[in-house]
Amino acid sequence: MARPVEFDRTLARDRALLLFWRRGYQAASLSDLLAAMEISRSSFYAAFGDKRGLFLECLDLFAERTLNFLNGTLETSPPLDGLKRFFEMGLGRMGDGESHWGCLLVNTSLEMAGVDDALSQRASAHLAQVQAAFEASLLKTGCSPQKAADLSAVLMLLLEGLRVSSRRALPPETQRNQIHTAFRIVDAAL
Amino acid sequence: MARPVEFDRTLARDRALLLFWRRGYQAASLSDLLAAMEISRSSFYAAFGDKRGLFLECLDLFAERTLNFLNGTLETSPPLDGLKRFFEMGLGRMGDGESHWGCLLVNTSLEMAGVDDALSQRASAHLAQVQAAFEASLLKTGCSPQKAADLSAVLMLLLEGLRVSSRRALPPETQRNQIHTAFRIVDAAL
DNA sequence: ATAGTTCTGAACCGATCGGTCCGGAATTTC
DNA sequence: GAAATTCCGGACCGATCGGTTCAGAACTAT
Repeated sequence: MARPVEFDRTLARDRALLLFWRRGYQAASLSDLLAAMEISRSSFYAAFGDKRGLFLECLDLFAERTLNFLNGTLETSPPLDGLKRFFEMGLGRMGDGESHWGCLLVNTSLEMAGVDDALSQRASAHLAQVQAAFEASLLKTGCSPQKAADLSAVLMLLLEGLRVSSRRALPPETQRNQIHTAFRIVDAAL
Repeated sequence: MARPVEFDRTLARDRALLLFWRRGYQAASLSDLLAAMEISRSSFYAAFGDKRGLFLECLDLFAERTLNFLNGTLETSPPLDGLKRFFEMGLGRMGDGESHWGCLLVNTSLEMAGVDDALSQRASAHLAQVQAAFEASLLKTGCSPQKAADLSAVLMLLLEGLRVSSRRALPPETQRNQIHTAFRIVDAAL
């Protein structure tokens, strides 16, 4: 019958995610996106609906990958080491790629608050899931439920701060020091 | 000779600052700004040059006020109490005004990274000044220079995380708990 | 009043925004 | 080959963006 070959939707989506991550939702224009995704305008609307729909998909995908990575590190290491590995995720050399784009969830939650609250709150909800994973992991270390709740909230504070540091493009070794000091004092509080 | 009455430039600027704070740079359109500032388009360009110029002015003003407030709390209280008061700044009831707009410096640093790096870095530099004030305050408590540097970096992490929590509109009592727990473990590390 | 100066509402500008549409090229089945 | 189907480049859409211009209202000093 007809031409079956489609462009690679997954690849296009991943490329879009990178652009949204780097530039944010508003500053990533349709033209930018199409160029990055290497597909035509028509294909874009056929495959993804509209810009906001694509972004939502990217946001959820980012959250899913983040949670997967977190659960991965938590399984294969003692909880606190795994946590630390998660915090150090994406600490490359300065100037290369994703390493100074921060966290899409944090970025979006801030950028879209007061602009598109549904997007902001969705990102925020994903962050809450991450915090819940922190808490579950702390509980497994055998500390009290109260302490697990309190400490996971502070860990989330530290994580957010660290992703801000990342997007501010502070030198990786500065960030490493921040992580090291932070975990030293968290460790002492356990 | 001529009509001397000017509109209140300071008032207009302050109103603009509030809008930028709430909505961010990109999402605050000229029309929005003019409506909020209650001045005409022509007066706007005569008095402020352009949107970016006005924003820069607001950003610096916000930083100045923030540093003033911080130095105020640090003078009138024991350093760590003053720090805590600074962290609790702007914790009103939920839903009222500035209390869930986060920090303009953090917001801007994230929003404009990769979009207008000059703006992002200027905000980041202001944040660095805040951290320097932390460090100076810690030194006055008599702790070692090394410890002051490390702890001020972690305090900045916590502050940034807290301002993210604020813009995420987490309940104020949740934020209060975060602050309380954070300072408990920082205190223990001193 | 009049002259002199500063104000501002509104019209206007080109550029870009996100989104739609269509005609022709590409690729398959028959 | 022809017919059927899906692809996509490019033209096009109204809306809005940030920014400019100007005529005339508003106000003061004389």
